[in-house]
Amino acid sequence: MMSKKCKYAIKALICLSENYQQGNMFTADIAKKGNIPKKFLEQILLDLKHAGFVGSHQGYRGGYYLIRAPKEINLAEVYRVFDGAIALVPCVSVNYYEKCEDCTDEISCTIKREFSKIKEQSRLIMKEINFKTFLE
Amino acid sequence: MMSKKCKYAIKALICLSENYQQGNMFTADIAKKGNIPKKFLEQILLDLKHAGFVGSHQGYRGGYYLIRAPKEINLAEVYRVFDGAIALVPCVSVNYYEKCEDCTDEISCTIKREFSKIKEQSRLIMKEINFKTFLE
DNA sequence: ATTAACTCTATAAAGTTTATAGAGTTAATA
DNA sequence: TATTAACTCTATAAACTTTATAGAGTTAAT
Repeated sequence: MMSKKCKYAIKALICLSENYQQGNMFTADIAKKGNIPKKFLEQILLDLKHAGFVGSHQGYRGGYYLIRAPKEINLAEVYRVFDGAIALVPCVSVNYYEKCEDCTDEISCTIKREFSKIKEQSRLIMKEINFKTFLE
Repeated sequence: MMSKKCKYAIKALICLSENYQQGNMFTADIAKKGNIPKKFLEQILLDLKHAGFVGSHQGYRGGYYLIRAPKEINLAEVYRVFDGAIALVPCVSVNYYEKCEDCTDEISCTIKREFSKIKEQSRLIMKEINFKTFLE
């Protein structure tokens, strides 16, 4: 399962995609539209900013706006920011590789072999889905 | 990411698959071979028993054995026992359906639509992987 | 100067995962 | 039939993660 945080982030990005190149949006409005706790959303939008998906204007009538075109943002990269690896086991992750604690021989591990296939499939399909997709 | 519990279960099932139709195995031996905390493994094997994957003999020289043929046990069903839904959002799960708390209109939800595709792909690939696969 | 927005860090509350403990039951066998 | 070595079951501890809230600060328009 995906975390709520990640789902909220996706919803926020959909909002901002709908408003792409039409100025900024207030956190309060995104929160209301997406049914997301406002203070929690603030953190999430900040994360999205630090990850380079959105920009912000501060001060009176400030707000958030999408930097990249909706079509150029895919689900895989958003997922990784909030929920980390797409892989089901750390040893097959490219971006978040870690040796499994219980592993004694990674080379001959058939779990690694099979879960590597799963990861590759998941990665491909999540990469195909972009934020223009969500608007259609 | 998959839980350790689920990974331990898979490792235990691989052990038992290797020993299929050759009598039972002791928890202690599976624990040693798989590098799994023994007491934790006891719980897991019990879960596998209740789920119908393994059987047990009690008492002196008792132990666990695989009931179904390795080829007839697929990854999707094992995953569901320990980590629940394969789906990334509850609203697209067949076996663990739940309405998303933040959802206002499930019919027109494009997140639901896209994540339904992801789930279907994941389900298919995890269903294809069985425990004979792991032995090869 | 005021207002209304974003920024940042801390922390509380709840939930989940991982693991351990221990008392019980069962059945082989000496 | 006493002993032993295995599984059975429930409780709970410890660690970690997720979800959410709080509040003080900064910024910029008016």
